[in-house]
Amino acid sequence: MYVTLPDNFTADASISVEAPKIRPDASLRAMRKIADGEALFFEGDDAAQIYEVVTGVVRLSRVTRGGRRQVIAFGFPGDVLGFPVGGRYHTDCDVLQAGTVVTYPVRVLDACTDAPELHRYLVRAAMSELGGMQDHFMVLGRKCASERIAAFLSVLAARTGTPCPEGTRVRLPMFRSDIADFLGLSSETISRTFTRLREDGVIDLITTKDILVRDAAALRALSETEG
Amino acid sequence: MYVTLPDNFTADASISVEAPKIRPDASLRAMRKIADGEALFFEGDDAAQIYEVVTGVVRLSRVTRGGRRQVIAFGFPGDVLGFPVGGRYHTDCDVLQAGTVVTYPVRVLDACTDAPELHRYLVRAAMSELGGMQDHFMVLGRKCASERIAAFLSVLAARTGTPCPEGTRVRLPMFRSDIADFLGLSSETISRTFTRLREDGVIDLITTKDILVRDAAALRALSETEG
DNA sequence: CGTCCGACGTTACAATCGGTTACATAACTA
DNA sequence: TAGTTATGTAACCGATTGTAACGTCGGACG
Repeated sequence: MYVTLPDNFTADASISVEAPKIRPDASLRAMRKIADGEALFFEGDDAAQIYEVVTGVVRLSRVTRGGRRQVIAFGFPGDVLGFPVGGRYHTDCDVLQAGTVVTYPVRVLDACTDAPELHRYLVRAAMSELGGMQDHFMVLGRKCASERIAAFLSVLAARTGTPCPEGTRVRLPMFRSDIADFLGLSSETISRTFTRLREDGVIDLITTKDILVRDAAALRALSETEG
Repeated sequence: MYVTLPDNFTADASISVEAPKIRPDASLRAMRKIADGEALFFEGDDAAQIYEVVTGVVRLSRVTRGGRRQVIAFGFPGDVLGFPVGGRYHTDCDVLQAGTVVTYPVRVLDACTDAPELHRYLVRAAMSELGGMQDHFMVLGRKCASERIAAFLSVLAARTGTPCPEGTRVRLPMFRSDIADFLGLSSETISRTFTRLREDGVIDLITTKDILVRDAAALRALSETEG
């Protein structure tokens, strides 16, 4: 998932016009548990399978020789990941929160003869991915630190939050440094900004990995400070 | 094209293992001229066609309400663009340099019955796009201004430059502001850094839109200032 | 053919945001 | 519980931006 503003998550929508919402279920699907900290694959590995997160959370990331890291995306339930580029995975993939994934053999994406419906489903998911990444470009290229963080929390609250009397409770299954590397910031800036949002009454920090969004509207406004 | 470092342009490579390099040529292909400044489509338009640049250069971009702009990619010959997200285009597309494009009806991507070979080709191009975008995340999130610009010129030189005795001649069909909005910088920073690279003998500015890369190795080194 | 005009590009300087560093505190893990 | 890793806080500093003035290029039009 690209935790970005427009939040147009459309993996279940049609590529073009009509929208067959059924999730195709072929014999090619294989369920699998994933453990906390486990590496599902590494950048450069032969891409044998495409993954769909069912429960739990994973992290897609890349590291440069110099050690700088970019978190490419977080995989939440419903997200499809591990698309092959030139036959290989293009990122590392690690489990942040244990759960289960469904795997599809990569040939389903390659050819549409075996399982046409499943093939369509994966192509649709890839298109959705493209759109999400384009949104995230705007975040990385043209938003300041507070906007990025507000946008991140805003989308996370909308997609994974659980409503409660005081607002929306959101679980952050990743480290501060993961958020930082996802948003192109330092972990200190994440801390600073979280504190600031708490002081302003927008959020509450229940534990380090559980926050309460008190004022979702303010959060959304902060993510679009521009006119 | 995502003008990024690893330059693993794989639109013509296979999704997974085997690589059928033939460019499928179906009756569904339609050739069309594009004029300088023309808008091929806008964000939100119904996506009827997918485009492949044959000659010329186009620009994909998005604009926020507040007027901030992000250039998503530049489309050079060989690049496929206009992938639908939820049935709609997700960026604006304008012509920077007149040329020709091939258009494919979007249903070719939707279904694989009409033209399986062409369908495969477009899916492959989409996967390549995903990879390029992931590379670009690293540029936007974790590289400083000089690194971004050096990486940009480095890749452009490798992909579109023409060798000459003194180095590699590169045409920049876009404005400084386009480069800025692509790399998440200000146009002044582009100017300043170009000047600096000229002073250091790495490049020459022949005209504002034609540069000569004198020291490609230095340029590449500058794009990876870290290990 | 030359001049004018407007858009684009360059340069210099001051303001600022976010990174860096350093250290304190909190949360895991063994 | 001790040790280690992650997070929070604060002061400082540097890279990049924003602003503003100037330069330059190319097309329009007299």
